[in-house]
Amino acid sequence: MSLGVITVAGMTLGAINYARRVARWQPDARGRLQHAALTLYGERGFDNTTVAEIAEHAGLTKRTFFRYFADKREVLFWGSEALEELFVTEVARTPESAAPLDAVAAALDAAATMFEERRELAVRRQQIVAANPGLQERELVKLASLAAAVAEALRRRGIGDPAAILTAEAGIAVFRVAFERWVDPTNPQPLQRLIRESLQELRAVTAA
Amino acid sequence: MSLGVITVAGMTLGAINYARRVARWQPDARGRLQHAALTLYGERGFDNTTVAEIAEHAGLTKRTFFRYFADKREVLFWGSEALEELFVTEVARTPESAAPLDAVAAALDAAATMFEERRELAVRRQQIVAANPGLQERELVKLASLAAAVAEALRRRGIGDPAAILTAEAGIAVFRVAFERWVDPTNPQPLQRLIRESLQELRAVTAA
DNA sequence: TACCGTGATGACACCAAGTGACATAAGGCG
DNA sequence: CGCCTTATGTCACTTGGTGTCATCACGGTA
Repeated sequence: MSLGVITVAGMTLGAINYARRVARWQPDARGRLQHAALTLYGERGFDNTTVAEIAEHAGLTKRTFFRYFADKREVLFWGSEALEELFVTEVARTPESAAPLDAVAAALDAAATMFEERRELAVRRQQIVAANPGLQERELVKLASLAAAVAEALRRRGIGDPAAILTAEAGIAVFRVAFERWVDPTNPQPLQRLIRESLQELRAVTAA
Repeated sequence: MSLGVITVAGMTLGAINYARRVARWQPDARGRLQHAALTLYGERGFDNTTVAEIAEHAGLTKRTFFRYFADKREVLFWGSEALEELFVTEVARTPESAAPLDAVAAALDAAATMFEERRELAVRRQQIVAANPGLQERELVKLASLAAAVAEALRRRGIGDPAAILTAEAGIAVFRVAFERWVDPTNPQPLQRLIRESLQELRAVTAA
């Protein structure tokens, strides 16, 4: 039921900026914090890890942690805006003639390949999130935000308001269902295939 | 985007138990806490209200608050199991011959009348929740839980697994969209009508 | 009547998340 | 050289949340 990998942790985008500078501090503080958090959450669990410990592992202080991440959970979800962007651009890219749900389907396809490239990390994070209700809570927020962004992208295509939200929301539901099956180790199918199956299932179920 | 009234605050179920006893303490501690919380959250906002203050207003202590509610947010959502039950029984009640989405539609109809009877409270709570991201977060959890319960009810009707989840999730999305329009004061239409419209919209959008 | 168990509450200490205010140090730049 | 900027550290503080023990009135029982 939990997604767990909506973000692109470990991309350490910040490092690019630092690269050309002389290292006044150890570079990529954000990435180090993410890495430490992922490790510690995985080892002892989310609840049994304090922010102070994460910061210490990264050679920083608690205060600095909270300068990079709004709270203890956010460190696992940083980067989810990138996924949102992917969805939005992909929806915008599909030809005007395509039906709204088909535009969303195209975005889902694109997202699938993105996740497929990082399966390792995705599964690892999923396990952490699945083990903690608080993290699942945060994940729902991210998915809701994603759905809202997709709805907005559909509106820019001229789709009316109830339709835009419903299409986006249904699309995200399809993604969730497919993702859940994808991370199940007993079910080694490509995400793209699972998404297409789920989408078909949705169409069948809503057919009058 | 936020529901805000998934629960039935103020029902003070506990009072029934106390009624026949001699009042050793003021009766209905839970109800008093809920009332105080709703008032204070409404007056000064969720963040500017401490649990100690709520408890004090109810003539109790912080410690007792946390005996009744798992956390500061939960006080606004206590009773959501009742809604879950309504959905589940309603889905189970519809004739076997009905399509899965129609069973969910029946449940939505039942929920609509339930909310219609408490519009006042519903809107008040919605405003509080809408004003605070943390509360919206919790609401998403409740909706996810609701969707999971509906999916389970559908499975008990013999619906397969991807279909059950997708139907439930789509149904809840319909409910959310309709509810959002219902609490909008510029749009004074009965909830049931809005739900039916949204459902039709969903069908149109997913039609191949 | 004296005693005991029980259940809701209070008192208190404690931990950890999160914030605000200020200090520090090193680099860039005029 | 000195100033400004920027990332970090220090410290104190609030508050959500929990563990533990005390209290106290009732109801039952001997």
